[in-house]
Formats: sequence, structure tokens, C-alpha cells
Amino acid sequence: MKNINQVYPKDSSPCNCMNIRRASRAVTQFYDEALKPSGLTISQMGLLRHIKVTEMITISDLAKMMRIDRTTLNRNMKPLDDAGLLVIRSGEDSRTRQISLTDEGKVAVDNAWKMWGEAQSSLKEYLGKEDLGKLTQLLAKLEAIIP
Amino acid sequence: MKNINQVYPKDSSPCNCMNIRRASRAVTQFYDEALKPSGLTISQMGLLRHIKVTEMITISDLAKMMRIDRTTLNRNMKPLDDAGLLVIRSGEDSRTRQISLTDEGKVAVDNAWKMWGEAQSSLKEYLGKEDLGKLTQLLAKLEAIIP
DNA sequence: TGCGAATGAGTGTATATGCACACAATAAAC
DNA sequence: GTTTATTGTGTGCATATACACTCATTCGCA
Repeated sequence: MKNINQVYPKDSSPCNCMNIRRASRAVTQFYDEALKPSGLTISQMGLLRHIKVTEMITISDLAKMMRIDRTTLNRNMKPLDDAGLLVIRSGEDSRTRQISLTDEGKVAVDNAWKMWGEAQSSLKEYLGKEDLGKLTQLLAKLEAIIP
Repeated sequence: MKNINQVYPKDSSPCNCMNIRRASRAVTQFYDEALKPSGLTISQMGLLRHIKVTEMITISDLAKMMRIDRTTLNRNMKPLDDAGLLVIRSGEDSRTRQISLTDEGKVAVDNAWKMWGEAQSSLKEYLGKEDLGKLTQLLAKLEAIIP
């Protein structure tokens, strides 16, 4: 099967956005596969880990930190809340919600963390230290393309 | 607001997967913003463009080419089909479906293409030719981390 | 202190993503 | 030629993503 880049007319170039979206899907599947025994996706583990290292953060602040839409974050918490891995309380300012992990949530993160480590190491080995460093730098810059 | 990388314990490293997912979201929003007047998302334009350069391709082949799940592709076509931008016919092998653009679809792609060009150029200028080349190479390798 | 502005959160809607499963049609084996 | 394996597609389900809009609460100021 030909890649789209081989069939594009010569006067055009492959879409950088589709390139990163494809790579993102592939890497996500790679990590999800590694995390499978934990019952968490990489997205969920990432969210839980953010909550763990910033106890009692509000939804908006957490969204800013993760650079994800506030409403997306809100919905992503739903299955984790249902599973009893996190709790959502009203803060002093009753507009805010304070998010924190339950004991069960902490256990789940610690468990998934080991599998995550395997995937992380595996990717590092796959790309090589130098390329991984460059990639990290480039992704950070890309992320900053929007305010 | 602190970045998660600044609050992680020293003995851990930031997640490469979350890094690429964040960057992917940002770049997607950047392109979607540029494509806004066209009424298409970058994902939709990418799909339509693939169909345009490979007239009468089947769903499975298109999915392989785009490296996207077959069922995801199937559903992504829905709004474009509803909008009359593409047609789905049964192939000679009656298990298959032949996808092609309508005239309206071709016009929509050509229109969005101009706006895409702006975003593409803008990103190239933002990263610089050298870094963009390196990025493209790294993304291609990442994509190949899964079969 | 009371009113308008700003902030934090939730919901409706729509698209994107992929796994598990089911079904129909073709291809392969015998 | 019939049976079996393979292939191409569709659907149910669950999660991920973000925009537009609404609502409640707090803040700032006159």
C-alpha cells in the first residue's frame, strides 16, 4: 500500500498536521498496549498522575497545566470518578471543584506506572537518546504555536 | 501555571506520549483555526484529499494508507457523506465499497486547500526549515513503532 | 452595599478514535 | 462442488476532544 506522500502531486507537500496526528495515534496505541494489564489508558494514567502530584487542584488549573480543554478534562474524569479512583469536592470558593485521588486511585497509578516505565524505556531505546531529546524539544515548541 | 514537567519528582521523566498528544492537539487547533472559513476540519480535509488523489479506493485500503482504524474512517466519512462531499458505492466485489468525491467535494477540497497552504507555510516559518525536516523524519519513525 | 464584570463549572452538540463482535461474500481446500 | 477460511464491512460501546452556551458565584468598584 502506497503512502499518501508518494501519491501527492509534486507541487504540494505532505500535511504536517496529519503527520503529527498519525504519529500521535501510533504512540498512543503503543503506550495503551503496554498499559493494558493496568486497565488504564495512557490518557487516564496521565490525568491521574497530574492529580497525584498536585493534590487538591481545581479543574480549570488542572486543564491549564495539562493544556487540554477544560470541558474535555471534565468529561475525561467521568470514568475515573465512576471507578472510584478520584474524588471531586467543592472548594472554599464554591464555584471551584477540588480534585484528588482516592487510595484506590493512588494504587492504580502506582501499578500502571511500572508498565508505563517499560513503554517509556522502550521508546527511548527505539529512538535513541539524541533523537528523543530533539523530539521533546520540537514537540514543546509545537505546543507553543497556540497561546 | 506550572508545567507538569516542573512538578514531577526528580526520579521520573515526562511522558513522551503525553508530550506528543499535547503537541498534536495544539497543531490540530492551529490548522483547524486556519481552515475555519472552509467549514472543514484538518482531519476532514485530509480525508477528502486522500480520496481525491486515489479515486475509487476501498475503505480498508484507504484506512491502511491513512494508517487509521478502518472503523474510525468509516465513521469519519459520515458527516462528509451527509454533506454530499463524497459518495460510497458497492464495488464489483460486493463486500467492498468504492469511495469517491462528488463535484461539490472537489470544490470543497480546493477551497480548503488554499487556507491549508497558509497554515502549512506558517508552521514552516515558525519551526524553520531544518527543524521541520527533522520533525518530519522523527514523526515518520514514531509512526513505525507499531506495525 | 449594590451592581456590573469576571471567573469557574457544567451541558448540548458534534466529531475523532479504536476495540470487540457480527455478518455477508469471496477465496481456498478437499 | 461443498465445506472452511479469509476478507471487507458495519455496529455497539466506550473514551477523547473542543466549541458554544448557560448558570452560579465571586470580585471590583462606585
